[in-house]
Amino acid sequence: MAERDDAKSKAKRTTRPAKKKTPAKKKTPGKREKNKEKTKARILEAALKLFREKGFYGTTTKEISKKARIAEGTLFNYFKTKEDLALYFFQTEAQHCMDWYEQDEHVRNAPLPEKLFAIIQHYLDRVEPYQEFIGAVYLRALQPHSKLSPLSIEVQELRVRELRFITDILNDAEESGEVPAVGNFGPYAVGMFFFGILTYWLHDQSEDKEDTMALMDRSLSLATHLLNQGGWEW
Amino acid sequence: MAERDDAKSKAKRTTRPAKKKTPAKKKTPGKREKNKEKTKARILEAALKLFREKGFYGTTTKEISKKARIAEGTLFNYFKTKEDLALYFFQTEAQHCMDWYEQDEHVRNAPLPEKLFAIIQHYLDRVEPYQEFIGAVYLRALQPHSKLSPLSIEVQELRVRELRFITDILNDAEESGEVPAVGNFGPYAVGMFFFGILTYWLHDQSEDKEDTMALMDRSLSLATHLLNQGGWEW
DNA sequence: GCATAAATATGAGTGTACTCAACTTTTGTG
DNA sequence: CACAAAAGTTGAGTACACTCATATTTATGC
Repeated sequence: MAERDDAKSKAKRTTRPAKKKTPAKKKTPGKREKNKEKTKARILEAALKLFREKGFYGTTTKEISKKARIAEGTLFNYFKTKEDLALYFFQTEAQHCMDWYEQDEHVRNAPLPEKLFAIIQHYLDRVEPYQEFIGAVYLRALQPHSKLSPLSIEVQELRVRELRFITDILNDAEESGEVPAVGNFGPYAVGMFFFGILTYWLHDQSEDKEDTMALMDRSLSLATHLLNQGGWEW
Repeated sequence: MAERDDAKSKAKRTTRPAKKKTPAKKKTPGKREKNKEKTKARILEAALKLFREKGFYGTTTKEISKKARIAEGTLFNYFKTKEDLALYFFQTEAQHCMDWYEQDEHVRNAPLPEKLFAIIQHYLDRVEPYQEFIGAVYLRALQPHSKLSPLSIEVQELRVRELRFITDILNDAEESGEVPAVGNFGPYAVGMFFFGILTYWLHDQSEDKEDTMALMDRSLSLATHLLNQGGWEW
């Protein structure tokens, strides 16, 4: 660290000896912020590599810190817990998945069941390397909110974002007349369905997880069929 | 148990006085077994009390051991992990719930949706004191089976028992013509539904969890309605 | 009874996620 | 530039779930 800082300040002095600082007080991505970003990136890189090599439970926070060239305590300035660190990967994958949907014309114009199938499959594909510790992260969504063991803000934000994503998709389907108005429980039901598929997928030993795909296909067919027949008038 | 064996050997001796002991080597619930039972009971009693007082995460295994008047190591001869200890309570409650169903004539003769409603509500009522650590236990069902982090046999057994319970109920409904044949996914779907309700219930802040009850009612109405309309022919 | 084996209990020891008081670096101000 | 305050880093320390070699208790055979 000392070396790097010396180098930097020297360079600055050489290139701009006269002018002071031009503080540009609005947005100064100063040394601090930049270093933080870099450190965070280093941590995530180290963690990812180690998780891949030795698994989530086989990797210690000490190892991660060492590989990221920081003190162990620093790790916990960036991530409240080891699980929080793991959560990051799921946030990223979820975001990727949403972005992918927004940009894939073909999927976006498909009928609702195919759309859902494609989205979930895509997500499962992306999340596949993290199977081992998916439980450690999803557990947090199970734990009730309480003062003693507060559910981290990030988890809640992620859930909200996912829920909005689903809501938008259902609204689209509703507007295009594909599906009757499904009310407030609609997104919740879809989320639940997704969760169910996820647990099935976790235990699925079949080649290429084809059992999960079959289940998903059947479930979506059923849902479509029933919606067409009965709608939500009940 | 001891009494029964005593009675047995005595009877035997009366009929065959000559022979020495006929140790009845098969089932001798000696001092050992008795002590084990008592110790286990003491552990569970201590754990329950402490969990109620200070919560699952606020209680240490040291405290439990102390209160149960055993060494800390002994605790782990009886329960592989702290979570396993917690699991015991859910096994017990699940069993109570199944027994209750078997013996409640009224519920057993009710139509399927009411039946499911009653069972789930009953279970939630019983499990209410363990809300705090319900996640710590149910997580295990989420974790995929692997050599490195083996899912304890008990969890699997519990799941199997629950699944059979559900299957039986569905079969009854099917036989009485209440519901069309639902195939193999039926029990799985019900289990999933139950899990969904459970997560909703965990986060439900409404008075007396009435929101959960409403959701359950609506969901079951919907399912009934759709089954009557569309059946499972799809 | 006694000797030996088997089962169980014990608690000091271990590994690891996480904390915290002291230290270092950066930023803002006159 | 000097200084102070704020932000960030550090690693020894802590708490706690869990292990394991040793000691104790119970069962078995003679």
